Amino acid sequence: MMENEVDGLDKRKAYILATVVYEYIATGEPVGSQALTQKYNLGVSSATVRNEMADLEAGGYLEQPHTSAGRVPSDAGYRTYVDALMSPEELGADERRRIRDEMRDARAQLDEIVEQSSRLLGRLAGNLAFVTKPQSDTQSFRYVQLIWIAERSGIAIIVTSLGVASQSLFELRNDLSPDDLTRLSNALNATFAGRLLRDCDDRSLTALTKSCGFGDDMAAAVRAAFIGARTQEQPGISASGAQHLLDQPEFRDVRKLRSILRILEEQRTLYDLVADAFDSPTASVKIGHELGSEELADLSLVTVPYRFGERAVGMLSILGPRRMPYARLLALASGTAETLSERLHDVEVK
Amino acid sequence: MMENEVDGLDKRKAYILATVVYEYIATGEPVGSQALTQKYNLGVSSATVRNEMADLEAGGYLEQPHTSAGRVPSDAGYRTYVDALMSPEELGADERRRIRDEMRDARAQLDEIVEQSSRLLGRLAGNLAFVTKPQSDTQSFRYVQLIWIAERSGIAIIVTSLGVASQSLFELRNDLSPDDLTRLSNALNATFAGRLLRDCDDRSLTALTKSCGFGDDMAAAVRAAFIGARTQEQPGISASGAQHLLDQPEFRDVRKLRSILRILEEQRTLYDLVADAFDSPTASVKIGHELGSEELADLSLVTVPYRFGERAVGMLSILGPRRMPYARLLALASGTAETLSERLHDVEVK
DNA sequence: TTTAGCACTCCGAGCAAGCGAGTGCGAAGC
DNA sequence: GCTTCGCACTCGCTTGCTCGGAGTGCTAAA
Repeated sequence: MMENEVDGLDKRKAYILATVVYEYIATGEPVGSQALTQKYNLGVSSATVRNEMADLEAGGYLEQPHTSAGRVPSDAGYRTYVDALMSPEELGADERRRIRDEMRDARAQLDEIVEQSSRLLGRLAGNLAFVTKPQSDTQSFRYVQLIWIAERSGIAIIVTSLGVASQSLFELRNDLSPDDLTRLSNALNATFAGRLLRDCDDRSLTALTKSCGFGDDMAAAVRAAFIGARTQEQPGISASGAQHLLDQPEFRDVRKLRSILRILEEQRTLYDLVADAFDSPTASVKIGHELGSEELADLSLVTVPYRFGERAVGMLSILGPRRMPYARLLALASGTAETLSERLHDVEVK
Repeated sequence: MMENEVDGLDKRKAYILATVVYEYIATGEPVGSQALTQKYNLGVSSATVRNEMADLEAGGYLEQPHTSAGRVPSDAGYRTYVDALMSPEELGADERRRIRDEMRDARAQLDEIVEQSSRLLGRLAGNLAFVTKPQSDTQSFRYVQLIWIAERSGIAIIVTSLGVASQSLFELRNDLSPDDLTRLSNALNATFAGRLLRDCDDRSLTALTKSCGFGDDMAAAVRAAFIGARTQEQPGISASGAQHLLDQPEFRDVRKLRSILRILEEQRTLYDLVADAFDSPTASVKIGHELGSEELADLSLVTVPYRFGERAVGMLSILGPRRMPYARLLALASGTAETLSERLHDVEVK
């Protein structure tokens, strides 16, 4: 848990910082030097701890709510703790099994599986959890079926690797037969099946449609269908566990709660929070002001990607008070992500 | 606003009750006899009002939080107010227009329209609003397309009148050709198109499939596809506006809030709240204990159906403190329901 | 450099007093 | 006979106060 020098802190300072953060996470009370020496065997007296704490405060790792109160970690303090001081946690075998069992309850439908994982994670983590649905443009195209409704109208149905059927109605200028549509469907399937949805670009779609002898209107309909499948520009988000936030003493203040509820409903904002974590292949933690909003300044966010095959397609996140058990939540999120990734194969259209 | 006798109350008692409820809804403070006579021109003195209030309390219409506090309406008081005393409200032309305009922002996709209407209603009503998605079994069946994937597997896609495509994968015991599937699709469409989904019963589906020369496995796949479309046994619910509840003084107490957030996440409970309103063709109001749960005892629920064609297919609801402006919220819910009903035609598969 | 001792600060719980709003009731008034 | 006035009483809420506890920082000694 400790090297000789961490982030410019000597061994003892680092240990004291770790202990303060640990204790504060556990109790939620500002931690004072005496309490610390009594509860943990630090090998030095409270006066020494006091001096060290004063240094840590000067270095920006700790803060004092007011004179004559104990110390509380600052963003930087948490950051150092998360990056260098805490001991990572692993889930036990029985916990893994429990997660797997509960995930099995969901039917093999994409939405249900995602929702189930957000519910599960929210409950296990005792915090607000949310899960982005798989990004549609990272999915691959499986089938399109153009269905004849009337001489000049039809429905296009697109099936992707995760079975998400998107549908769009279209109207044409010229009469067509059901056979025409079948022919075009087959041609599209032959050419594009297996490609990533984002690689089914407008130009190739148009070219293929025309080469089958259809006009601009049909080409536009085909493009629209693919755009509809691809352009759910920001994936849906399933959130769960907001009620747990009420248990946290930091939410006595109702205004904070309101910010959170508002954000929950604006999926846009919620999505922005995790959006940049998309680029990182591993877990990421954002602490306090790192979330980029004063409203969220005393919250932290743990984000873990889940995969479909090799590709990261979505994110599981936990939003909670800065004072959250980071190691534990990272373990829970990773465990859930893993199980979610596995279950995605149950809905895969092969 | 007033007959001579209302619910066993003489004219003056009824008027005083109405005024108390009105004032309490406006201020949230227990209302006393003096305050009432000062603010409203009752034509009698506070002492008389006091006597009347004592009677109303004895009759169960009012309650006293404690001696030396003003009166507060009881469930029965609100009930009488809603049923007989309040003057119904209508939306102004400009408000209607605003609602219509905002609903236009949503794309012509069922889910988006429903979500938009819950967002809109939540914002306008300043309370938690939720909207059930159209019950699938009241929708009519439009098209089924069985898509060939491999010799022994395929996808069945069902399109209903509101365009909700449900899809299900199937596996068969015997090889089939794409043409076989098209033939069966056409047969199913010819027979069932236009029927209510709930009238596409297992027996007729099986019979038709077999009469086309397919085996038990194919019949089972067809049944499963229709069941999947029909059996979303409890429709999804889109909720919005929880943060407004925080503005209400009655939610200072955090426990109440927790109950609500919990209920919000358990769609089951939320659905149960409006389920019996489904039978009523008009607006319904549930007050306090009428919601059937101690947790919700100081809330009220306004529910209004929306239609697709002639048929009521879903509900818009507003959940808020018992102390809610009933007439206004009923008007808002009705107005939104109307606009939602109109917009449903934009997604209709004709 | 660490520790012991000490004066000082500040928060928050607990208590008492005073205020204000409201009630109920008996007696007087229309 | 209903309505009103006057009055004593109740009760919760706010304000101000005290006091204890926890914690700090500083100084001097080990």
